[in-house]
Amino acid sequence: MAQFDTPDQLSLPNLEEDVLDWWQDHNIFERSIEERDGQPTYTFYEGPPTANGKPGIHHVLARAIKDLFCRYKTMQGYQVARKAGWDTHGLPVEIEVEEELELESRAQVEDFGIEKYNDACRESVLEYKDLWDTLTQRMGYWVDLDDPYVTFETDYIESVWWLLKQIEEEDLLYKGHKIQWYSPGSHTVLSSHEVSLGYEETQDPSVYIRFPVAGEANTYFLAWTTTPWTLISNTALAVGPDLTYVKIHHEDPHRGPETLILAEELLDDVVDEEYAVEETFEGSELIGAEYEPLYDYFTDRAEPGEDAWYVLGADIVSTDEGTGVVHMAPAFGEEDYAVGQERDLPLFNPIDKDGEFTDEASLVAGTWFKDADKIITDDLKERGRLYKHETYLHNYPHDWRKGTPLMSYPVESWFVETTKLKDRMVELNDTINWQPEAIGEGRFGEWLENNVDWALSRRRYWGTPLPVWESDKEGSDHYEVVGSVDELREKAGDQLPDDDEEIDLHRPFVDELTWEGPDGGTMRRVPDLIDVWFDSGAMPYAQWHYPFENKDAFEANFPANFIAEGVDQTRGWFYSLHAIATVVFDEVAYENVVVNGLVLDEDGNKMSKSKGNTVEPFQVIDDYGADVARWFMMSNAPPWESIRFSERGLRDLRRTFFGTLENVYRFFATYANIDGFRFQNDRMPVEERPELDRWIISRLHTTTQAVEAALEDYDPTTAARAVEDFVEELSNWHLRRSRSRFWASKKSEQNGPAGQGGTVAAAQKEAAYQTTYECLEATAKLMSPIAPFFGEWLYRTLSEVTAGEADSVHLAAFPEAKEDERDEALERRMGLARSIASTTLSLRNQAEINVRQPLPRLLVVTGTGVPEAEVEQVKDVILDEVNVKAIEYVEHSSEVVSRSAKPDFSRLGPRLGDLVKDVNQTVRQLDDETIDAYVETGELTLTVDGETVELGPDDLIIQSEGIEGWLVEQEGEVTVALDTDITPELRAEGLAREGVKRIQDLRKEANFEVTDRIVVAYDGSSQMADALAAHADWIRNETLALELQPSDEPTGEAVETFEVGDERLAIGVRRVEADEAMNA
RNA sequence: GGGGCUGUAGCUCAGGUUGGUUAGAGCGCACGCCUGAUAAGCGUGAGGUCGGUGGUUCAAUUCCACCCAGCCCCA
Repeated sequence: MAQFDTPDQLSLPNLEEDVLDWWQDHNIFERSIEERDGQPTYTFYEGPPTANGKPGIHHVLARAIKDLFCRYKTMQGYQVARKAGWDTHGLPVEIEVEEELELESRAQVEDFGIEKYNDACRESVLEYKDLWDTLTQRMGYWVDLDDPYVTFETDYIESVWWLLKQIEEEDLLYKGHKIQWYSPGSHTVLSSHEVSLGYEETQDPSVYIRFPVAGEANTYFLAWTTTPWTLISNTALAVGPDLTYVKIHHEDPHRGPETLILAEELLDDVVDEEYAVEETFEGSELIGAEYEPLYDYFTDRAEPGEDAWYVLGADIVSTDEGTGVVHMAPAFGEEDYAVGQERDLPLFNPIDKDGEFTDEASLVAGTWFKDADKIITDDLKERGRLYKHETYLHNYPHDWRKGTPLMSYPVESWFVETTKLKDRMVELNDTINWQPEAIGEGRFGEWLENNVDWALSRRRYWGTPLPVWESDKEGSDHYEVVGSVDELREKAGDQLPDDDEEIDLHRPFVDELTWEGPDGGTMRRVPDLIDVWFDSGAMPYAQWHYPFENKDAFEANFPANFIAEGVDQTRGWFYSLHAIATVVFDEVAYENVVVNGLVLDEDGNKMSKSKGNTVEPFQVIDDYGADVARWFMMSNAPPWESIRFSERGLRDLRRTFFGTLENVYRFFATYANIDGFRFQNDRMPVEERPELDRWIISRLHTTTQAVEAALEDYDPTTAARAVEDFVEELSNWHLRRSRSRFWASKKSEQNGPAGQGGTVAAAQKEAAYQTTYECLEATAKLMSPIAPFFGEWLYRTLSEVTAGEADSVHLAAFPEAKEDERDEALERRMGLARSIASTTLSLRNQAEINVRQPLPRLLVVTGTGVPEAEVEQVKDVILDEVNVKAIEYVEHSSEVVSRSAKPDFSRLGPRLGDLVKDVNQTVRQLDDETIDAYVETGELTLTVDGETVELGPDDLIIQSEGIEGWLVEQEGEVTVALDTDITPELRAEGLAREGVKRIQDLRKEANFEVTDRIVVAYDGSSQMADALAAHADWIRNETLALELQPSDEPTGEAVETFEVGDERLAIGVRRVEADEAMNA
């Protein structure tokens, strides 16, 4: 006969390995997709990782989220295809390769050869692919690793090119300038990532400069800057149109009287001497004013006062620091450049690629730009233009390799004009369900609101080449965007290999393709690569090689129902997916997105290799199992908050949740095997089952409903916690309270009812098995999206014996919350029962009477929250739990109940105002009689502070506190009193229970099987002996004893003499062989 | 420097949208109970100026302002 497996303490890592093998052998993952053919699809997009680094524990977090929703939706009947992907381009790859090859500059890379360099990148990028695949499989992340999309493959690049072509056709692709951080030290533009590596605290000059107002003698605009080297290129001054400015007269210690113009608010910060305000006006009045250029190097290029060297109004001007008059050099600052573009200011750039001034600026010609600070400052001082010179400590970016300062510099770049579609992107974003909501509205929403055009160009080597060819004809601005390999073939003809398979769309091959332009020039590719984020944002289309292939697959899987990545992707993947989908398809790319936070170490610090506090994912899985890690990361805190990863947390979880569930199963299996339960009978109607069973079934459906609601809301934490609570209730209340039903032996069933915990009817027992089985099976399903291994093990271990519905839990249907098996009133009153029981146990504790000693009765104070009728229905459970014979009730308003009163502040506060404090004082001191009267009439008149206060019904809250002459305990609304009067009969019963406990101890000591029959001999002091004799039948039944005989000298396989209080008891137990038992 | 998130018991977290005078849970700890789940189970207890300061209010952990700390993103 099939038996439930009863393993020793489970090793979860081993169990998981077994499950993995079984999945593999039976193609469960494949089947979970194939068997859903024809069902509605649920689309998930895998954000591609870069496999040139090792996976960390945070990847387990992200992947646990992805996996769980895919598994959940599969169980709901959807078909969920999951294509893996690899992000293979970009700077991290190049940096790694440069380190390996010891290349330090662009020049060195180019000398080395782009082709060889890119070959090295191509190899490096999948260096750890196997490690990633291993982790993916071992942690139970189901994704199709055999057919991933790879961003460097020709098909993928072709789809990306197609997208760019669409953008061009919508007239949204253009060439412009982007201010980028340029490192003159290494002659290269740095990416934002590299820039952020190089911020250093730097001491820079802080200078205040006089700009002479044209046509007004001895009058100056006072401007401030921390980069004097940019003053050569000064093009304009900016003021805040709404700010208040003043014209002051003062006496300069060195130069004598003069007039200065600056923002009023900053006056006292800037001007140290005494001054007199001559005029006050708004910034807008200054707009258009002309001033004399500081240097005349560029005066031949622009007309002062018209093209340049005038005052303009700009919102960027603030009064946080400086003077409220901002020196503008559009060549050297992002904000300056933006304003310059708007106003059509000229660009004065006298610095060459090496960071040195050109001959254009004779004063500093040949000088390194930073070294020019001092020369220029000295020059201006000499010429009387320097008002004040201080130093300023701030963060300034440096070249992360060389340590030399960066300068921001306008670089030619190709853009997607996303600003044109900003409103549409915002609108579409509003339809996306963000978890947590705050990121969609906040970080992402604001980012969209402040959208700037997407600068695609990257001056790098390893990436998708920008498919733009420009005519090299002087003065021509003709360009062509190539949107497919065919188109390229059409244009470049036989420069391409005949075989499509041999085409590589990377540099340097594409750089060599040229053709004749319509204007007679030669079409040459621009040297740029595109931003790698465009690569990954193109995956909904490029993973299918859309539109060249797989149109159906694409259409069935766009947009995604669900994606999940880390919060760092806000401006990365989340944006690139959204922008491309909006621009090209006027759609969202994803409907639901779960954002996960960081994984911090135990102390809340960021994990980093240098700190040595990283957690090795394989180690965690080997030690605790993937399920424990997954469950921990889902249940401990919402995954979008930073999670503290602690081994202790894992250990606790293994012991509490998984350990408890394991124990419930083992208990169930032990007795089910003894009784041969295999769920062969029909399912018992729930309404025919005992109260306790109906309760846990109701809790199961409530839990199922809660789990489903939480998962539908993409909130795995609430779901996990609901399952945890259910398992706690299943174990610590349902199963514990059901134990007697399980161990009632078959034989004794025929003996009819005996004492407490004795025999029960067969139907009751069947109900216990069915109920526990159903709960375990449902738990296996409910937990399996998060803990796929344990869920599978539990499900299969159960269903192997009972021939369950599906081969695997992951092929089964997610449980359904059955409304008709829920009973809220029952759940409420069982809560009441637990509360009364725990309060009573607390009383026993105080009275120092152990639970084995039966007590005559307990008294429950009834009231609104504690209705007698409800308690009465759960009376048996309570009495059995606390070992008390009877329950009685006393009305909350009864005279024997003493009470206290407190004001209902929410009612009285608004009415009485300040007086409420004094009323509180008075009310809390009211005696029982006054409270009784109030309870009776609902009225009370107080005199407080000389004022008369009338109180009506509900103005006071009355609480029961005690019952005269009883031991009383209170817990919330529940008040319980315990009668501790032990009659001789109760005493005898208590002793009999003591006897049973000792016999059971001996059974155990002697290693008898749970089902073994025994013979007991005993010798006890008089009261003890009388008690055992009086309860002999019951004792025999409880201990499976065929005989229970007094003996002067008890013998057997286990013999011991016990002291029980004042009593003495010697016992011997002997096992009865099976045939002997049959005859008995 | 700008923006954001977080701050509640030793630890991990609820709660707080609607302010109400006794702020909860689990783990850990201590004590006890139970003993046919036993390297399990149950109960009780200790433990908190709800990050700080100020404001609004009869009343603030909750609302407002400022500050501090940790982290993230951006510059």
